[in-house]
Amino acid sequence: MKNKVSTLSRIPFFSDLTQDQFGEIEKISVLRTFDKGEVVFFEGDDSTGLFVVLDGLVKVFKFSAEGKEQILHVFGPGEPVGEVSVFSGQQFPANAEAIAKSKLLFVPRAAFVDLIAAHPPIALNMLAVLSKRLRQFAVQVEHLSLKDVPGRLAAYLLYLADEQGKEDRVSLNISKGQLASLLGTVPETLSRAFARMANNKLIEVKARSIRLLDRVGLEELAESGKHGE
Amino acid sequence: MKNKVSTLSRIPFFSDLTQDQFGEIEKISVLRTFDKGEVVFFEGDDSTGLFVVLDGLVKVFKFSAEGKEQILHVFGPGEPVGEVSVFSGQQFPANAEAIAKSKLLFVPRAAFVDLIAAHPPIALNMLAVLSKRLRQFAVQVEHLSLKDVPGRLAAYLLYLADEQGKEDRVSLNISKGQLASLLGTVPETLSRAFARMANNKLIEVKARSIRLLDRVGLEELAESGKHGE
DNA sequence: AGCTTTCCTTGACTTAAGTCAAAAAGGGGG
DNA sequence: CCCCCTTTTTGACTTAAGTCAAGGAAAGCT
Repeated sequence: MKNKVSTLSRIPFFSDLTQDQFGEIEKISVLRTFDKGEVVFFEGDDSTGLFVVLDGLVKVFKFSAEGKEQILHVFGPGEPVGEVSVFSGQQFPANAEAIAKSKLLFVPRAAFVDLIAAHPPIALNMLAVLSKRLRQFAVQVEHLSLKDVPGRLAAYLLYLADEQGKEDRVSLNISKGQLASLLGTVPETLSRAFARMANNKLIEVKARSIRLLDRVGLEELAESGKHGE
Repeated sequence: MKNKVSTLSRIPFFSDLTQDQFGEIEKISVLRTFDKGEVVFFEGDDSTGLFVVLDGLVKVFKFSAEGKEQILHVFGPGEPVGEVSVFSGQQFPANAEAIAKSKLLFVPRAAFVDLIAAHPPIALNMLAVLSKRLRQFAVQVEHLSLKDVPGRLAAYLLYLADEQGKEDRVSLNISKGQLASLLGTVPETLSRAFARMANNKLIEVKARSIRLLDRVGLEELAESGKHGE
């Protein structure tokens, strides 16, 4: 892996490390690849370390007793996965699976803890990462509890537009079925929500590419709660 | 405040600090008291630091456009509140309000960050705290999405029993209305869930004191998803 | 290209849980 | 101990969103 270090330096989470520190991480970490559909870890597995996505996409999710899936988060390049069980408990609190062919860097637990203990800036970076994730969870709880499915979808599309820096065109990086699971619903309901929003001229859907026709309308939909004004 | 240090030493989060470090925290922190119903901070307020609950109860919550409330967490003695915006962003992501007369320790942001940067063990403690909270959020998302109200209630009662170390008797520390908001429902629905569980001889409710009559039945209810087996 | 599999959509039906409204408990303070 | 105020419960009704089932559209393989 000749350019693992240069890859590392592009990961925001490791961004302000010195050359030496990159070397340390490189020494203690292992590159692993996962095919689409391959499990990275199961809920309840003992955690031996964390992963950093170098390439690809990984979903973290829970199952209900009946087999319905709720995606907690989809992680892309540069994001750490499974770090929670490095710092508390030792079992993974959810399942993780690659949803595209992915390259992940595996960093063993003890070595990572040592690294953090020795380098306060890394600790602060990690605190920032966890804090950001807590914010995202707070939003997810808020949306599940206080917004209806169309509202959650509108909010997600606006979030994507922001994320992708596009004004009026976004492209989904996951299938609609997976999006349904991320938004806490089922494909049928999501499909109907898309259809209704298209009817109301809020959006135009072409497969995974969506044109936002009426930002204001979308914002209203996203703001409104379970029983729209 | 003569015994602030001794209070601090009983806070798990600060538990393995040295005497000197307690002194440092004491120097940089301020004691504040809040009456029941008083706001600690609003969502969107600029964060100037974090709070640690010494005494009382604080709820952290979001509002929907229509005014429905979703409680994200209820914090009791020993728990830090508002730490997320210390490490990422600078605005509070949710509202906080005392739901009982409370004593909170306010720790200014910059001083706390310095403290953490200087003392890796504190950083690791903080990482553990945030990780634990992430786990709790993951559970909350899972429950909101995958369990019905009776299931969420049963899971909560079992969690409380565990928390309180009692086998078959738990006492609610918040009102049923607040519990409804914590479980992502409304008082009417929660009340009906309690009534049905009592009818089915799973529990016996006397105001805020609840006797668990059938642990196995409760566990089944808590495990089952939105459409019981 | 053609075949197969997976993904997405649509229709008809069911139901958990919300709303509104009003009555019944419960809990301090005077 | 009684009154006021908040909390909780119950009843009747409505609806968002789930289920089941079937058809269509894409996507991947050889």
